[in-house]
Amino acid sequence: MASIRDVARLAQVSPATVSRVMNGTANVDEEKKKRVLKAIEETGFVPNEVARSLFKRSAKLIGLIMPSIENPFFTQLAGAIERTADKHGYRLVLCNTGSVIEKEKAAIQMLVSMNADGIILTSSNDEIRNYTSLCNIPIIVTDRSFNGCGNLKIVHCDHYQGGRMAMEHLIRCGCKSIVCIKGQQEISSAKDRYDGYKDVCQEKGIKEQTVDCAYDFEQGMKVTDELLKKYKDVDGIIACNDMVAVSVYKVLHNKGIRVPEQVQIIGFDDIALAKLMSPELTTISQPIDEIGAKAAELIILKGEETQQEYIFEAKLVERETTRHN
Amino acid sequence: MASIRDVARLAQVSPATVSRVMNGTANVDEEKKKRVLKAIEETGFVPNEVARSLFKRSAKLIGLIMPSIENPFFTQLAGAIERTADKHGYRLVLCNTGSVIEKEKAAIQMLVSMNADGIILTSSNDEIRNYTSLCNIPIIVTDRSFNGCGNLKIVHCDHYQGGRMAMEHLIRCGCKSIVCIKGQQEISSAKDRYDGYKDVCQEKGIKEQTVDCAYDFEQGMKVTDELLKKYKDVDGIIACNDMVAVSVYKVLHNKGIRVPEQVQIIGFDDIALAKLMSPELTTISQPIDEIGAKAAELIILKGEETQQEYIFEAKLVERETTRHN
DNA sequence: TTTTGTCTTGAAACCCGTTTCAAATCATAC
DNA sequence: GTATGATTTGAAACGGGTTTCAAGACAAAA
Repeated sequence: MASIRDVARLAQVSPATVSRVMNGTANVDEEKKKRVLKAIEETGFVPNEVARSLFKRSAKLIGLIMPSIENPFFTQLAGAIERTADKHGYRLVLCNTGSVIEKEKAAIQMLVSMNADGIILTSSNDEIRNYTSLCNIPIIVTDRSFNGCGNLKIVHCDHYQGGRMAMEHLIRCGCKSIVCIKGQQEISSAKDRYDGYKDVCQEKGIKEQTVDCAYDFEQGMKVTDELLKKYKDVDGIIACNDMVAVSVYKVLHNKGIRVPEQVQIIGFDDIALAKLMSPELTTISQPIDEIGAKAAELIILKGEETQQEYIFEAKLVERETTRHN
Repeated sequence: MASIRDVARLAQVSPATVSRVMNGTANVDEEKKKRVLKAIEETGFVPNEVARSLFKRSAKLIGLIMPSIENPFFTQLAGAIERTADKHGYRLVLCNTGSVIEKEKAAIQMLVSMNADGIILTSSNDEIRNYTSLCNIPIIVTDRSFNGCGNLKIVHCDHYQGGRMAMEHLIRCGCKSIVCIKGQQEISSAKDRYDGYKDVCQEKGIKEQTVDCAYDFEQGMKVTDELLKKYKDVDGIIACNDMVAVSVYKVLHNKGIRVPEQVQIIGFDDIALAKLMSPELTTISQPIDEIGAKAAELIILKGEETQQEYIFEAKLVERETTRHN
């Protein structure tokens, strides 16, 4: 690997001049510039990013901390972030934590020590606020609501409104007995969605019918079984997210219950899977691309944006698991 | 951010001694050790990985270059790699290329300049061999077969055998008119799978029935439409991968063709989606976790393993889109 | 011709953890 | 008490790109 000093020697200039040619940080005599360019060409010199990063205190790196990359929602979010990052010459460092708090903390420290320029994190961990003091780089929390503070900022979608929309849609579609599968209430998005559902119930004088569930496929199947026993006349199901909605469909399908004729289903998130399955899933869509892009931009653009919270609108996407009217 | 020199000053020792205490690279007087530990505690010192990496010429980083993280197969592969990497204290740097060769090359250069310890890449690009000379770190190619050479190694599964198994299974399940949806033949896995199918046809004196398709959902739907027109008596479909199998199912489902009663389907890969959909997809499973783990280990363990190619076995997973006998 | 100003350039310091090397310390052996 | 060996320790160099600072070069103004 050729170093800048090798190039300098070959071009008969100083390393400083080579640096200036590469970065265009100062005027360099045309003649010397040519020599440097030629020397770079000949040696195949590629500047060492580590050395650069050590001095600049920026590695052009964004840390991505999430429970698991294999959760389709996070995958899509990661994809959106990657596209935005790449556009600006930034790279992503992946850290899966399985929601283990210690791993989260360790990941943050590691990323700071790598001179990462910022961290995007999805966590339900209330301790997050303390992380802010732990480091001097921006931390963006996505998909969870919090009160922003310091260099901790929040980007997410309006889950409460989404919860209302889901409920209102099923009512519009003629459901008489709607059951809401609540997600874990420690996760703010799950809580907000449920709150939306609940408020619509109150406003319309509908009795709440709920069952608890994790954001997870296996759980979803088990809970659907229980749900069917508990609410025998159910004709509409609000799943806490698309993954659970898919498992709800599977159970209904296995039992020969027709969707949407006998039971209608609505999910949350609009992950790619929602369009893939047959029937296609009606769902409340989160603008995942916009959320990811905004989160990345908050780090990359380093603007003095004082706004601490960015909320995007949820959107109803009607497909085949609810009845058109 | 406290530096090692701050700690040294506070503990009244030299930076070298602090380094030795941290890394256990040499004996240090107990008394001084205590002082150092105390100073680290007090300052909240975390060693700067960038400086360490600059000297060590290793950043404990694995570069992951793939067309898109959003392709479920790659997502799962990335997950498997991440788990193995994390176990050994390595991080993953994500580079999506959209299969653009220039981006691939740029990503490799970037990763080398970041002092990455190795690169795992999924590419159909025949030029790869030249990359070997481009850098002195191991490059592991997964899911594509090649002839390994130098520090370029190959980890993949036996797609040819998988292709045979798919065909043989549909025959066993009683299909009389089997159509193979061929993937792009420039991609070695697609070619190998097709070759397996083809050879079984020849051995059994069956006439080949094929149609061409990319590894992609949209294409899959279009191609299935054509397939149904071209082969009106089709009763078994081998899809080039699970994603295409899902789209095949969707088209059949929309047309009211029952699966597996009228047409049986078999896919490839056994991505998570295969178990999620209803009916569950029969498929040829790749041991994604093992492939990912092996690829990561080849980089992390730095063994002088001379083996250039690692081939894993494919496995038939019978589910609901083929008929049990 | 001298002065003032502008531009180009390279030496050296910088970022910070690691390692080498030689000096210093201590203990054991003669 | 001196010689020999073993151990601990810190100063300094190292990795490699960037930036500062002051010197040198050159042009324009006086």
